[in-house]
Amino acid sequence: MTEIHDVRQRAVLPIGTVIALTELSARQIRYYEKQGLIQPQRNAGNHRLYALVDVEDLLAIKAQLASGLTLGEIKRLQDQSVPHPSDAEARQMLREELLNQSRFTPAPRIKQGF
Amino acid sequence: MTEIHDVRQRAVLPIGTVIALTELSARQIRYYEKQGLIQPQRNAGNHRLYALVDVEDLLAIKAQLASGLTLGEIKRLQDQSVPHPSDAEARQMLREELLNQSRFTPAPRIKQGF
DNA sequence: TAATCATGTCAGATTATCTGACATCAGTGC
DNA sequence: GCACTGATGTCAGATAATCTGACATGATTA
Repeated sequence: MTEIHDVRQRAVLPIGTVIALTELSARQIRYYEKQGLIQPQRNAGNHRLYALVDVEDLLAIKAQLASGLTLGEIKRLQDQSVPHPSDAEARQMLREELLNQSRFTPAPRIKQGF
Repeated sequence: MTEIHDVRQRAVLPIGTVIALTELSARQIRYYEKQGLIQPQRNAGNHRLYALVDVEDLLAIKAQLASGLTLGEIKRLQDQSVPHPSDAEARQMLREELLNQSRFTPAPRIKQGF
């Protein structure tokens, strides 16, 4: 299958849905985007479209904020745990990821979602 | 775990999202609702809100339509698989009715989609 | 041929989302 | 105390999404 279409990555949720799922306000969600913490897609009408992974990220951000971290700090943690990989590094990571998937059970998810 | 709150049951998806996920038109989705095949919720602004189970139902309906069934037949199958626990008699009548129909009308309802 | 089924499309009304601006309020540092 | 920053609220004007009801259509059925 050339289509590794993870539904979690598929941006189909408008902001109203994300508001319902995260209990964050539109203002908060857009502000976190402006601070570089999330990067939702846009549809043809310029409306934001979120994927489930974005919802999970937002719930994580919400928890980290509640624990006293600053948005700037949260972003630094993000950038650190997901560094910009070079092409070679990305390929290597993908290789290892695929190997892991065949041997281990699907990655445990602690977040709530669909 | 008193909260077996299956997120699949949670109605948070507007029709645009459902259109994207099912590749059905708004017209089709609303028509299936009018025929009693799905029962989405409404938000405060009277917009329809679907749960993931609704999306799955719609995909099933789409497949059954493509296989030649009528919306009426699909609905009867639904009602049969999720019967009202009270009247077993009605269920039996419906079962016979379906059997009769399948005997008298072979129903070669082939559609051309694209 | 007439009727039904499933779908398309359009118009007018209402709701949702967008951006940008100004306001507020709690900390932080001087 | 005062100014500054960070996070959020709110508002207004514009555009997009959704709603309902109606009319149209091709295919199938009686």
